[in-house]
Amino acid sequence: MKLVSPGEAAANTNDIPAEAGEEFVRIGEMAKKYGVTLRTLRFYEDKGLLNPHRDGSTRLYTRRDKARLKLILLGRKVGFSLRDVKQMMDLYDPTGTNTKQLRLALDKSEKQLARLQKQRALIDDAIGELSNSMSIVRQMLSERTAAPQASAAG
Amino acid sequence: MKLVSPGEAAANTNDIPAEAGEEFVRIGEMAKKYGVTLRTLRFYEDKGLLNPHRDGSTRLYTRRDKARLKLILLGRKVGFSLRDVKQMMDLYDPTGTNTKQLRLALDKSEKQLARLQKQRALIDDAIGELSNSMSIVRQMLSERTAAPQASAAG
DNA sequence: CGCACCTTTTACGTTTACGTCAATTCTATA
DNA sequence: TATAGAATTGACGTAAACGTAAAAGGTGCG
Repeated sequence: MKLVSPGEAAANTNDIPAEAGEEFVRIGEMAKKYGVTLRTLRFYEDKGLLNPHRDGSTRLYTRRDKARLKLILLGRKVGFSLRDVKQMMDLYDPTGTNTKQLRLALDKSEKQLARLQKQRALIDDAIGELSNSMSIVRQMLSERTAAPQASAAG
Repeated sequence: MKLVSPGEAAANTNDIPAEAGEEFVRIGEMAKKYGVTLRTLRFYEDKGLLNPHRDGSTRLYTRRDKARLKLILLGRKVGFSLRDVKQMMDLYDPTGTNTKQLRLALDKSEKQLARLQKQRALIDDAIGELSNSMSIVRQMLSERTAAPQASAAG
């Protein structure tokens, strides 16, 4: 079975559904396109986040899978766990208004935003403490290099 | 053997060295005083970060241990791994100027500071993206409650 | 004496998101 | 056809910092 021969992913017709411009890509290409590893894509599938088609045992990703992956990556970026992402995605219903999904997403987002802000506060705090300690250490070091001792140490 | 009977840790003489005002406390009190669990103290010891005396099998912490614990907690707060903390502590030599220790600490601190700043940048970024997504979702929701249809993830 | 409470050691469990083989199969190409 | 390059499933490994039993020993007190 022939697909998009690796390296020339443009202007071709597959023997898969020729109905629409259904671009099928295999896992390698998918991984490169989104900067993830094969392992990651399989892992996401294992966790129910992706559901690529199959040609025998070979995974075939469509642009729906790409859209989903984009969402996953966005979710990861903003700090959601994959579980959260899955929960939100699982609520998607192509035939409805997805109000529930959106509400859940918003709810989770608010909480996540709070977490992020708290984290930032912690980090700022840590930066402060660390800077403090550093200046103290520098002070101690300068005292050492300026005082009595004729040191030869490193 | 009698120590500081739990609950009254003041004005007492132990049958341990009565030479100096060596305050020995057991693990429970130590844990309470610093807001950590017993498990944590044992874990730190197991990792070579603490080295309390022993009365038989019972751990006895002195104020040196307290000082070390404070450092550990500070290290943790600013984001050092316990391994880092140990590395720095291991260089401590009560008979020298500890220049090497201070240099190492400063070096590690600089790197850690950089990491923290990078993290903060990532978090700021995440906050931005998340806020963005949230306003989009809000928009979609308001459209749903007012108009026919639209579509989200898939 | 006996209970309650503190302490001990040992050691497996937890969490998250994959990494890293390993053994095998499929496919494309020279 | 031989060989290199993808892909597959399976399954153990990793990192960090403890959590959580389990089983048992010490101790002051009423």
